[in-house]
Amino acid sequence: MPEPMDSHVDLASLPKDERLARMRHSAAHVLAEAMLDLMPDAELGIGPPIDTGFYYDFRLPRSLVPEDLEWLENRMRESVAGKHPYQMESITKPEAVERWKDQPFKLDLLSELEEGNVTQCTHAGFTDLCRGGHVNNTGEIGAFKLTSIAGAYWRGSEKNPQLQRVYGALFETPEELAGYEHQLEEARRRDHRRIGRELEIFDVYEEIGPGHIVWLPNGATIRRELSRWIEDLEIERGYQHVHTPVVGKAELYKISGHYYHFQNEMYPPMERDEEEYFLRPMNCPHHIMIFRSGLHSYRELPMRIAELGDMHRWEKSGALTGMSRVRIMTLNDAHIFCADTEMVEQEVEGVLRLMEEVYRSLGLTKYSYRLSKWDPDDKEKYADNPPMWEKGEDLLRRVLQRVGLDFYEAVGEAAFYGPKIDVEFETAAGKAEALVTVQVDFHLPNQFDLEYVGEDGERHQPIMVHRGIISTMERMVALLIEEYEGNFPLWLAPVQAVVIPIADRHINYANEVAARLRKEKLRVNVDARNERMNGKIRDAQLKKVPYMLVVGDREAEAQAAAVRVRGGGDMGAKPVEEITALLVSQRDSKALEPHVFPERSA
RNA sequence: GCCCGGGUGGCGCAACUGGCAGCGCAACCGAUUUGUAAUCGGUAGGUUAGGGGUUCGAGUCCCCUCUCGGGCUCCA
Repeated sequence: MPEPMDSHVDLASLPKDERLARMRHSAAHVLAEAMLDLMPDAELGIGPPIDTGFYYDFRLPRSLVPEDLEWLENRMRESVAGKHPYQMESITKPEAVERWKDQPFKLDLLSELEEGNVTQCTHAGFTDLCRGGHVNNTGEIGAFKLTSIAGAYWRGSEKNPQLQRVYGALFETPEELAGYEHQLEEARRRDHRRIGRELEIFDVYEEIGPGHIVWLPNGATIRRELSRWIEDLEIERGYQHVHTPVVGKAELYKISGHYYHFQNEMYPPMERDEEEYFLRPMNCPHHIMIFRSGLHSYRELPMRIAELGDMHRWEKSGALTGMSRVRIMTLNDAHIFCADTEMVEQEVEGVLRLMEEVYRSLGLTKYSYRLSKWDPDDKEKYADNPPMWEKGEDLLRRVLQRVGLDFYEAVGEAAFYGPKIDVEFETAAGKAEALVTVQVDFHLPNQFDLEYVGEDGERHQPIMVHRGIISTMERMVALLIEEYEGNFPLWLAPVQAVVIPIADRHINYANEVAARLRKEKLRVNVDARNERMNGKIRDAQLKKVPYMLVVGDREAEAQAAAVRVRGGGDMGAKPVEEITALLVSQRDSKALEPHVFPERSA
């Protein structure tokens, strides 16, 4: 039964989300109206609301240029000023097919609709095929701004034609729109690519190649601390760390299946002595070889094989982004060989608990768990083995519930060999990025004919769990840079303190203070440059060094240093012993200090 | 990979319609010896990402390549 076609909507009575969605969707109509004015031959795609506004996809006779956005925006404002009402009407499907015969994408949409009536919406003489959900007239669409032009495939598939997408930001009030723009600016300020350069954490060189990042000394220090920490945590929990080569023969990947399913994401093969070698795209096959090299008893299980393993993936050039999307990366990887599903549940539980502990230590809070399931309709990507998938998915769901974690489920997100739990973190730009996965795998043990001897003396096939905790070093450090805004907690800070002599005659004492701190393995520099104290403080502040230790005549006399905390003021002189003890305790407790989260400290 | 937009000393930027490549910071040298976010003066540094073309003349216009950014697709 069709909705009343011209009912007035009381916007104020709607929940804000609903109201915004209506405004944004209505604005997309106005954009399409403007576009038809600019290019009457434009073919219309779709124009939905999104989190921060709206977009509309078009196939156009020519490429849009930035000046077009300005023109379109002005044209939209005219329509807004006209306060044109939105009017819905219901027509039969055959009528619709006739009405939209010149709009191939609309016909494509119609072809998927059930028989019966469809609705369309008209304002200011512009009609769009539409399910509904508008404001009353164009005067009510709120504060908006066209933001960018992008390419987008029709219905999200690379196989379909690419359309031109125009994005707009839209909020209820100009103040909220300004707030959003301010937020974008804030995100740019936190961007790991910007801070990574300023703090000399990483770099890329054209001669080394895109996606091949170089960890500079500061970045290498952060990475070393993280690596040691996570390895220790894993060793405490019964993981055995190994080192395996980054190359494998084609044979290995033929067995694993990567040769057939994954080759376009691998670096091309290297040929020598009539053999094909590959840079490995993942570590699992190497770890499996270790397990397979001997006959194992059920008493040895679970066997947890771990490695900070280097992997190589030929990511599409357009996908590369700073440190967070690279071609060569180091994964905090482990493969746990389990006797049965019961053991898998226990192990996955242990993994989830370790994750919670690690993220708490790092101060990370903006993440969520996703149960990633297969898509029974995608026969190309997934083995057609419904019982295997269901078994794995049920198991992961049970563990998530038992550990008491919030999670959501997503179809078609599984790996080709098994379902997984993904942990998605929110980046500075507000996007969800999967950093970590836990996967249950019945497939590879089968491919490699893995077995162990059970309590009954018979041979059984183990089940594998693939898991990461802190993701790739690259992605985790990118995330931490953005989270902390470069203000690393003391234990991770590349330089933990800088000693600042007030005049040249204090340099000897400054070196003495530094030496005393270094005895405790603290990372300390002395700023002996011929600069004023103020300038040195400013530089240390900009380099986000946690502690500045100013030394002059008074301090040298008292065997002390005047302590200044990053982001804070002068805390007065303290004995060097006291300062050492403070820093050591802060470091060893991995305290989120000083001022790791600037916005959370007044 | 695809669509759009960029690439100018180490970094951030400037150079109107084609007409002498400039500024700030950093670096280096000198002076200064400083008490909690920038001391003063000087010097050096660029084949304007690379290649080709148009032109009397190209950072600027055209073509190709590389690379970066925003999207799409993909993904840790």
